[in-house]
Amino acid sequence: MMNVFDDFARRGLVHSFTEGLPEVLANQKVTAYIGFDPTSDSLQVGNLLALMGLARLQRFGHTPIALVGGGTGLIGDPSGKTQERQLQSKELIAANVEAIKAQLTRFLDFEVRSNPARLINNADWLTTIPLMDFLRDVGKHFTVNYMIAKDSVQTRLERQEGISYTEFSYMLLQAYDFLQLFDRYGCILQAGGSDQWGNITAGVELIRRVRGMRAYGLVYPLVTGADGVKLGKTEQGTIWLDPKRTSPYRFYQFWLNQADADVICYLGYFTWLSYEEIAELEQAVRERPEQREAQRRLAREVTRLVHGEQALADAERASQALFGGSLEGLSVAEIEDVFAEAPSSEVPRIAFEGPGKPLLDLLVEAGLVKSKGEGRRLVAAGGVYVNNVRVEDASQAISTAQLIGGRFLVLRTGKKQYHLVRTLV
RNA sequence: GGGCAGAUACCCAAGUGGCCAAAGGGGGCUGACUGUAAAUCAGCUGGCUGACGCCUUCGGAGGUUCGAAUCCUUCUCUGCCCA
Repeated sequence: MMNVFDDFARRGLVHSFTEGLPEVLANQKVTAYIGFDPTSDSLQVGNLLALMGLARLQRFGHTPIALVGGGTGLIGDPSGKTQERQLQSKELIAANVEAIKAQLTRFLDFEVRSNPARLINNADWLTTIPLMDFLRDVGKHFTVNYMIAKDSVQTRLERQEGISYTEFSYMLLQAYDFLQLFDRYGCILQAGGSDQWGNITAGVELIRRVRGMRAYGLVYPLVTGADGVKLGKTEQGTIWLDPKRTSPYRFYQFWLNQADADVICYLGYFTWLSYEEIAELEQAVRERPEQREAQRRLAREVTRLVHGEQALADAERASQALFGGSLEGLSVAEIEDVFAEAPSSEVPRIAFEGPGKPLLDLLVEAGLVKSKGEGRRLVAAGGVYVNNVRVEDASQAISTAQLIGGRFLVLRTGKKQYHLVRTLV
């Protein structure tokens, strides 16, 4: 029977680990944790690897702890950051912690008897520990020399802006978290992204010094696409797990558009597909890349996991309508449905009567272009479509006759940017 | 506290009296080709206008000048050096 470490390794999830970890994971059931930053009210695609990591640990019989950084979030982790972070208010952090909790439940089983997942907030201990105690119990065990040697600190020291004492302390707080979880729950493994290596080993070190016990660390690789961009960061912004921030349709499209070079890797990272299935898809990518079977499967699996079966079905149907055929033949109800995900705006029907409403005004109001000048240029370049028909004349007005079912207008710029205009009586 | 250098559009960066809405690069957008890809090629990339043209913009404020991103004064900020 394969153990979770081998599974991680096979999926390319192991970047580095502390000595002895493979043996421990092979021979015993452990409690492990990963920290999540509450800097926003939603997790994002960048957190997915961590979520799946915990979920896999749980499936292999280990006990996962999701630690939400309600305390450390007040400080800000310098790892992977080149600039000092903005501090966020305590109220905001607390609200974010609650929102993130809700998202975690989609991935982890909190009910199972044998090894239920736990959700813990480090504000529980970080906001109450007296400074003197912290300095004596934690600070004493670290030399500044040790802390300065860490990568995350080094990169900041090399820069002009430097690093504040506050962020410099972050490592100790995270080490203290690990110690707390070790004491309270017998947690002996911390996982995280490769940028967390310094913080994680600091925790391992602290436990060894004050408890004389062995703890372990495991970091997964930083996921960047073939284009070198951090996964989940697109030109249009971050891809969130919250459907209110990133619609399931956009979410689905995000995965569908992954590069051939990345998709197989991602199937291993983000889905529960077996190695055999992944191998088959790999072959499919090689032999008939234009079919994009692997991307389709990836999009399906991840969208279902994050948003559920119904949202997946909607996203697929919308994708098919938008990229498959024309809008012709779609009923008003279907249009309403397909574009439920697309940005939309409302315009009084009156505006379209008589001479009609200038197209350029519509484009600007819909936010598809920033100015009429930009709209005019876009039309000249052939990048504007009304009801999926390319616009030739920028100065035209849209009249009631062009409204689909007398109610809708579908604006599009480029290949993918849709916007639905609803008319109001 | 003293000295020096600098602040230009989304980013980097040229421009040091009119030819500057401001070179070049990156990024972005659109098109062609494609697989809703990559690569490549082409166009666009301050606002208003059908167009001539007009308006706003080169850290802030004021000034010199027929005319200022460019010169002067002052303020703010950033970096470097000295104390």
